[in-house]
Amino acid sequence: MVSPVKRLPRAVREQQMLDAAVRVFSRRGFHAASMDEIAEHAGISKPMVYAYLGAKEDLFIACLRREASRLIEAVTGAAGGDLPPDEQLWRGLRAFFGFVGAHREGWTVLYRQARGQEPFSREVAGMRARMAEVIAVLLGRAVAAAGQRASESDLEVMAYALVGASESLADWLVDHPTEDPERAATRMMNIAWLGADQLLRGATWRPSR
Amino acid sequence: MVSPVKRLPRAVREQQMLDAAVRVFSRRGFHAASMDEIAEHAGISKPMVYAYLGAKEDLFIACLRREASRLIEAVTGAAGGDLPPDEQLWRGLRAFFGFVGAHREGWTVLYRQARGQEPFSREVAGMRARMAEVIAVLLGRAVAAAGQRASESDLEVMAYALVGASESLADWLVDHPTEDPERAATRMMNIAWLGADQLLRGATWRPSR
DNA sequence: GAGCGTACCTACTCGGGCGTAAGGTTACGC
DNA sequence: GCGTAACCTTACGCCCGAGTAGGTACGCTC
Repeated sequence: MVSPVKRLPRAVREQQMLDAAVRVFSRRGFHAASMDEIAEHAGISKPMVYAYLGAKEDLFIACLRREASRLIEAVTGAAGGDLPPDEQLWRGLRAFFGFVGAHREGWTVLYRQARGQEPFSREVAGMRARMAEVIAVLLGRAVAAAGQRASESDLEVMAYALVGASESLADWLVDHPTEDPERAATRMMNIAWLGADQLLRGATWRPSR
Repeated sequence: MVSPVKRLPRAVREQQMLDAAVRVFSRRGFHAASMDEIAEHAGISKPMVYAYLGAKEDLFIACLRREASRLIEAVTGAAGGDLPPDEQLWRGLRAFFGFVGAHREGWTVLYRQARGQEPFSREVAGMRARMAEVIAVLLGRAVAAAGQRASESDLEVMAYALVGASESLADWLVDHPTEDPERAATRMMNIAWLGADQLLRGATWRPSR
């Protein structure tokens, strides 16, 4: 007579738990979030969470992985095919900012959480490395198409700069709810591509003196 | 007979405590760091820490502020004067990467910690905003010098992208101890300035279709 | 309609670590 | 020399929240 509590198959409950966990973790942060609150949000009791998804750290990592794979899938899916490099980059950025815009508060916050916290930073570093690698390859193709050469490490550094700039703009986007994600992507593309294009042509800046 | 424990004036002890706190916080992270360990590292007992610097959060904020003000001072000091904008940016970047290089592990880790953790993220956001503002002004001067115009928000966005890219390269620098900070600054300058220069001339990228 | 496995619960234990109460001891002013 | 203020300590209270023990109810199969 209290709450009827529908019985549901495991797979469904796991997703509900993850949904709840993402919300609570992003609101409160990893440490301030309590397992009790997550369980309550999921409409379930705490031991179920432990039974299905393990300890608190495991749960957080599960959240991280689910959201990360969604993001990466969105980006690589959009940037696939064999279009010219700038078009690929553009589509990738659009997908990225679209994702962030759609999940404002959710994903970014989780991501920010994880970057500092020791058990998780390796996880995040891995994701970033994968993203950077994709971009580095893309830049490499652009260089080759322009008939130039560039060292591996130069490409890597540029890719990391691009990733960092995009993350930063993603934060900015979250803080400016009226801003259109598409527009943010365009802005990022302008900054990234005009600089990249110059570099790919062999231009370099040097101190004036 | 046990440990002689020199008595020291407050100002000195406070600095020792902050030194210890920065080390422990960056090693362990905010939550995993214990006040006992910090006190021990400082060669003092716990109640002294509370007496001088307050609760754990206060202590962390004190660390953050001290390190941040050192960084900002280094950057703005280096970029001062009325040199041409690219020269100013270059000097600022050099100071930034020099600082990070000299404090590998220390500052960056602390900074990463703080960005996610709720009570501190506002603090960090404020610092970033100050940095971005400085850069935005600088870019604005460059635009004006080129006889062009740019909206406030365009400049702001570019500044944030630049800050994000620099942060990202700073992380990369920390993970590559053999890399020279000066070189990292040059790389960043190339990426930033060539793109900026193009934008300032009124160039824009647009989708091919 | 008995049995069995899976979903689910209430109600605890237990440890870690923040913050403090209450009391010693050294230096410095006069 | 003696008070007093600042330095410094040991030793504890106490809360909070992760994780678990042990048991109940539901529904599916034959």
